[in-house]
Amino acid sequence: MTPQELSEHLHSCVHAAISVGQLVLDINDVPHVIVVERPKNLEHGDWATNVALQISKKAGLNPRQAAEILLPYVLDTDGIESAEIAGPGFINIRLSKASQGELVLDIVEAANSYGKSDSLAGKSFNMEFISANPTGPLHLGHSRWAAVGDAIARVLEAHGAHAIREFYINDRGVQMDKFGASTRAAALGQPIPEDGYHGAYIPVLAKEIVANDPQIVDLEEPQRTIAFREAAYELQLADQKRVLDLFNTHFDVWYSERSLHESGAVDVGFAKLREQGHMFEDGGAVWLRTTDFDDDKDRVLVKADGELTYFASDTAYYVDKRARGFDVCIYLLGADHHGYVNRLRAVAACAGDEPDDHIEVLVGQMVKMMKGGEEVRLSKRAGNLITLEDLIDEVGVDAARYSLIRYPVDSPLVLDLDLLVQRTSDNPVYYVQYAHARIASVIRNAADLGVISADTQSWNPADFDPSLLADDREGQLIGLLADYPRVVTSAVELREPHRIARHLEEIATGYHRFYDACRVLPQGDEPATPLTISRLWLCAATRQTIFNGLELLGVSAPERM
RNA sequence: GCGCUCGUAGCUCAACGGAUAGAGCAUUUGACUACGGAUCAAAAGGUUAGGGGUUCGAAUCCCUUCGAGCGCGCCA
Repeated sequence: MTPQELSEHLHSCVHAAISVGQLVLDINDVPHVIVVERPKNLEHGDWATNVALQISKKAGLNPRQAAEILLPYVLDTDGIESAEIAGPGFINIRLSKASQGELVLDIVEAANSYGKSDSLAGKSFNMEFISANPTGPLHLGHSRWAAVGDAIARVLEAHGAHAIREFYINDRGVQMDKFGASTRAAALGQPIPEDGYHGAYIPVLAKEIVANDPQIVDLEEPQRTIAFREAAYELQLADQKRVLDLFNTHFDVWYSERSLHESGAVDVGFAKLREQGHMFEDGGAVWLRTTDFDDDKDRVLVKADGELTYFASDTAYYVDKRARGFDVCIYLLGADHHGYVNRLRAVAACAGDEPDDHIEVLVGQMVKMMKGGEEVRLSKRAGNLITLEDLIDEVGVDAARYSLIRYPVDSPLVLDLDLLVQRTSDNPVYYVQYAHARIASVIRNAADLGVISADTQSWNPADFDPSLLADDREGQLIGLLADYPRVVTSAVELREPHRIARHLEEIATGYHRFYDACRVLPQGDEPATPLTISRLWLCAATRQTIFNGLELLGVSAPERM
């Protein structure tokens, strides 16, 4: 019995108690999904439910009384070995070995689809993240969303959603001109303008631009600066793409802000807003009345001099995304942009949408990097910036992605580079990957011994006897595997993939403990036994679950390390 | 000044309103002639920043004080 089946069964228990009048309760007051969780304290059983606590008030009972009424129904179930009331009114449930062990077969059979669902089938998400200026390398500040944004998209897809990863290129405006002027100055051996870009990458770019097109230096101004700007833009954007590919984050759409203007999307967006009646003129400028929807001030779309603001692009871009058919637009912003949350939601409202349904703005806090006990400062305009590529070079893609994903994004994060490079349990990615590689090794060895085939899909389920998996650690490991789909679901709903990473760490611990206490393969000349085979099934199910989880994080699951 | 986010073990961090607030690191102590020791077992470490409130139950929700980061442009 899976926890999902148990949850559904509990629902029917409540209904049964209502139908015979033991519980006086409106059916609508029964929670739609009854929570079934692993108790923190494993002595409490395999699963626990708080359903009695949840319905007691509506039923006019205290929680323990409600639990007393439900208990006989719970006990009278195939596969449930025991159940008892504990604490304020929890019902703790212990499954029979056979019932619990069925899950192992389910996982091996489900293979790559274990933990997936179609709960979001037919729903379409636009995930916009990073969206850096193409005026420099991606740095540490971008890296958190590069990892987490991609993981959220993977998790949405695992639940059947259509999720597009979109990078908005801020290729319009004065910062591009400063970028062009900076590379031109570097190429001509002139001092870089005070308000330009001073990173060490500028002279490198300048050299490459001139190498590609030696005549560029002979152009007249202002054509020369423009030519530098465009050449630098092209090179820098290509570099950002290259590094993100390296990082295993692949964008489906690279959307240029310029193209938004060239395609007429801005006009379309303005027409939409005008139609909704939230645009007005004041002081020669055109405004959007975002204060109608919780913004703290109205925003200018067109300046008095006729120039469009950045905000104008933002609004048009939102309208354009919705016109492209996305049900939900998710924005992943850095903490320095948290002031945008209300205005973006107001944009959606001004466009006639319901912000709670069509737009989600997630804010990620800063990442700090420590090395040798000191903070490594990063500044886009200074020479010593830590780039995403530096991070990859330093610790590798897997460790970098995993370390950025395993923490919720709403707290500032401090990473210690010295620890990240260590291949110890201090670095949880290796702990999880090691468990995977270790299992792969056991199954390889089993195949070498002729105990079983290396292809788990060809194993005969009839050889698996769950009642043999009687050790506590085996039961705990199975419970952790059973809980995995629920964890993925919560990661999807809350947009918090770190939950998966944390659960994989628990599974890895569960496996190492099992491995330490329960010998899998026969020793010496001993023959393989039914227990050997049953434990190999458990190994295979564990390997599959870890593999699936790591895939959702974009981290590799090595067979060997 | 206003707003947003945050404050949990020495450090880095968990905990969807649930049971005795948990991991890792660091510290101390154990376990290999066995399938990968990149492992396992154990000890110690807490007034969840302070104070009120809400309820069967609060680190979590509300109010307040203190502290930290960030943001408040007809810039992009």
